[in-house]
Amino acid sequence: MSPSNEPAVNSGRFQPPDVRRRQILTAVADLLLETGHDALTISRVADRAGVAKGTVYLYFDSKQALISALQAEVWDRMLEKPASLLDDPTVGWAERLDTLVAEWVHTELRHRQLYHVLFHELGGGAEPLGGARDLLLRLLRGGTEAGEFTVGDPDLTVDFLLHAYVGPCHHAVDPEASEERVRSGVQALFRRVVGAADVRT
Amino acid sequence: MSPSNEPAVNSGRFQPPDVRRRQILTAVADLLLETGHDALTISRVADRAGVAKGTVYLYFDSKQALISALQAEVWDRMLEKPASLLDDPTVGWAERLDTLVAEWVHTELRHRQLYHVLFHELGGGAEPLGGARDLLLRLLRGGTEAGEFTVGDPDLTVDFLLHAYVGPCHHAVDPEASEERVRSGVQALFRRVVGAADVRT
Amino acid sequence: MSPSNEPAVNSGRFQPPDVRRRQILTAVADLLLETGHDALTISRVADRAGVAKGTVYLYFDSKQALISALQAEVWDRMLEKPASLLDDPTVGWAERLDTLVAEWVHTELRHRQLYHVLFHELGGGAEPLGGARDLLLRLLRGGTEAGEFTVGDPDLTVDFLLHAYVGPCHHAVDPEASEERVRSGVQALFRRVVGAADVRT
Amino acid sequence: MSPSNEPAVNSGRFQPPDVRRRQILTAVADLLLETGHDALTISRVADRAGVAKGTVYLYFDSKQALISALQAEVWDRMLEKPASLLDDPTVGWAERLDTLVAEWVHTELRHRQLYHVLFHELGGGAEPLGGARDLLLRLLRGGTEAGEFTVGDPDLTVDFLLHAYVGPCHHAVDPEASEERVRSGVQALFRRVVGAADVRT
DNA sequence: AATGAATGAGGCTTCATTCAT
DNA sequence: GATGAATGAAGCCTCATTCAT
Repeated sequence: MSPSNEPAVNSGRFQPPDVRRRQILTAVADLLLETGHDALTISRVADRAGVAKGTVYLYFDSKQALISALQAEVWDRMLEKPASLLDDPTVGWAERLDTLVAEWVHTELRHRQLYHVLFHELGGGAEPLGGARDLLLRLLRGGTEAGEFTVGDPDLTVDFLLHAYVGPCHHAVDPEASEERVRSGVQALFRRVVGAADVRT
Repeated sequence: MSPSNEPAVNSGRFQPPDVRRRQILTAVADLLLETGHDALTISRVADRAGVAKGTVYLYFDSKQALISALQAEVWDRMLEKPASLLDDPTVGWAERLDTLVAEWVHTELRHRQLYHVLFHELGGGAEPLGGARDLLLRLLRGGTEAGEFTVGDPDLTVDFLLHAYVGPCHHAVDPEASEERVRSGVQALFRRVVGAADVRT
Repeated sequence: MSPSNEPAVNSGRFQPPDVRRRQILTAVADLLLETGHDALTISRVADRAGVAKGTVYLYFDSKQALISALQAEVWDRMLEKPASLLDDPTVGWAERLDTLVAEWVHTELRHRQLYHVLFHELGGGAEPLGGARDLLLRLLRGGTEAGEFTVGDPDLTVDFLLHAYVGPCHHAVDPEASEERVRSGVQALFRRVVGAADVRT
Repeated sequence: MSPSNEPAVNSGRFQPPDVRRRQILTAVADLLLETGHDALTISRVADRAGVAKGTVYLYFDSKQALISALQAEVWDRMLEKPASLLDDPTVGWAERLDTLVAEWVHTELRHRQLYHVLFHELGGGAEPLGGARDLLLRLLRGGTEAGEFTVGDPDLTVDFLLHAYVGPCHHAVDPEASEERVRSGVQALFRRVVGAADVRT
């Protein structure tokens, strides 16, 4: 009797709660990308999501809660894959670092505008960033203990790298075309920073 | 009885134009640091500067003009010293790079919150940032031609470094105490990135 | 006990859209009459209409849109009846002119202050006035072709008459008492201007 | 020692009071013509007059006083010449009416924008208009007593004519080119209204 | 659960007027 | 007499949030 496993109709008046949540969060992301955070209003979010203004407040307590929810979700997505690769013993530490870089560059190039808005223009990005920091820190420590890296001050180096890779990503004009060049370039620089053998040696 | 040749009292009703300008810009900087850019209103700027709201508009055409003026001033300060050192032939390229890093780290540590707000949260930072970019690019090219650096992709490397040094600065808890450590740490990483001999070799 | 099928109380919190629109437009008209257009502020309009300031903007995009809406409505009312009489072949051209005058004088006497403010003090009255101009022009041409009028320069005469009838209307002290006198007086003068036989011949 | 009978330097820092007054009133008139009354600010008046804002308040108590002064002056100019011609017994009443019309049309065509702004957009025009009203009323009465005019209701007719002649003036596109046509046209219509023999008979 | 009309605090900006110099 | 920096009330408009339906 329940139609729950049929493909959901795209814009029905009644939707399961998680579908509504997703519609609204997607609308926020779209609008941030298209018009920036100054133009982000609940009214426009509601329009874009195809719901009434009041409905937004059924799912999120306030505008800030809405933004925070999106930030959390985006960071989850960003950490998911690299975390799983970190402890794979079949590849060297430098290769794991390369993988992390590749993943981050890829994500950043695809979503840089959104990330920029979410974590630079809007506040509160410190906490989710912690996840990425831990990941990279464990990688540097592991590589150092294994003798593959030479890292003097891991904490400082993590902070350095965490900011560094964003630069070339944002400066790229055409994300599609530049990914290969940016990825390999940043990988090489990361290797230099951690004192690993260059990939092309 | 007449105090006419004493330095003017700090908060007289009439002030020379440049003093007023400074009062207002200082108020903006203070408020940005204390409450962030969302809470920056002309009303609060005026209160903090000790003038009426209308007075702000005697010195700046709009809120945006006010912010832009502060951005410009801050960047001027940031580029002043490094630019003068760039072309000094008596020191090696790596030392020049060290000097640039020292200067930037110093400035960033002292004003990092303000800079973050001004150039990341607020828009329009692209242009003044260009000055720093040019400076670093010339340095990388010079060092490479002189055979001191090995830089594969100067453009990408510049973007990388331009973002990188900010990380350790922002992460430092106590700016005063950490400057020495952050400076030398970042200098070492910059040297690695450009392929220069390590400072401690 | 339930009053649900009685006509809604006049000042409920929720009103059908057209009722709200009317409340607001009425408030504008009242205020223009009472205090002139310099004193017309959105704040006062809202107070008078019994709504919040923001509510005004739910129905009109801007202050100018509010004024334009009132202008349009008033002109519609003013052109409605005369237009229908213009092409009635059962009456002579002079009688049609008389009817037009009677209608305009009537409207002007009843709303003269409002019209004055709307179309003289406030700008933008040129377009709606065009409707009245066309009407009168067609009448003059028709009467001339029929040999009832002698009009040398129809364009100029239309402009002349369009302004002329307003004078006696505005000068009347008591609109109620003077309508008969003003109407017949202006009718006679219009006839003279178009070279028609006097009504009392 | 006094340079008072030398031609005044155009923009000296010190000026005789009446010269300053004139500079300021001229500035008001210019600005009303160029930018309309919404854009009329004391600041711009002062700039245009070449004086400081405070100086305007040495000559006029308030912005309203400034406008009223200009209104009074303009009407004085408009009544000056016709008044002198009114009682000339060597010409017929219809000719005197023609003269009045010629004068008014001329003035209106040359200054219509200013007059429109001064007496229609801005309030308070009722009183100065009284002078023109008296003039025309005496003319109608004189002509009627002399048997040249047939005017049923002089008061009403005056109000009618006083508004009427403005219409063709404002509608004229090019004041220079149209004056002849507007003047003779309005003269003919005025004659019709007062029941005088047509000028071309 | 969903709506959207209504609210009202608060933002930016303008400008008539004052007053110390 | 002249100045113009300073004031602050007031205007227009936006938008996060509420609540009766």
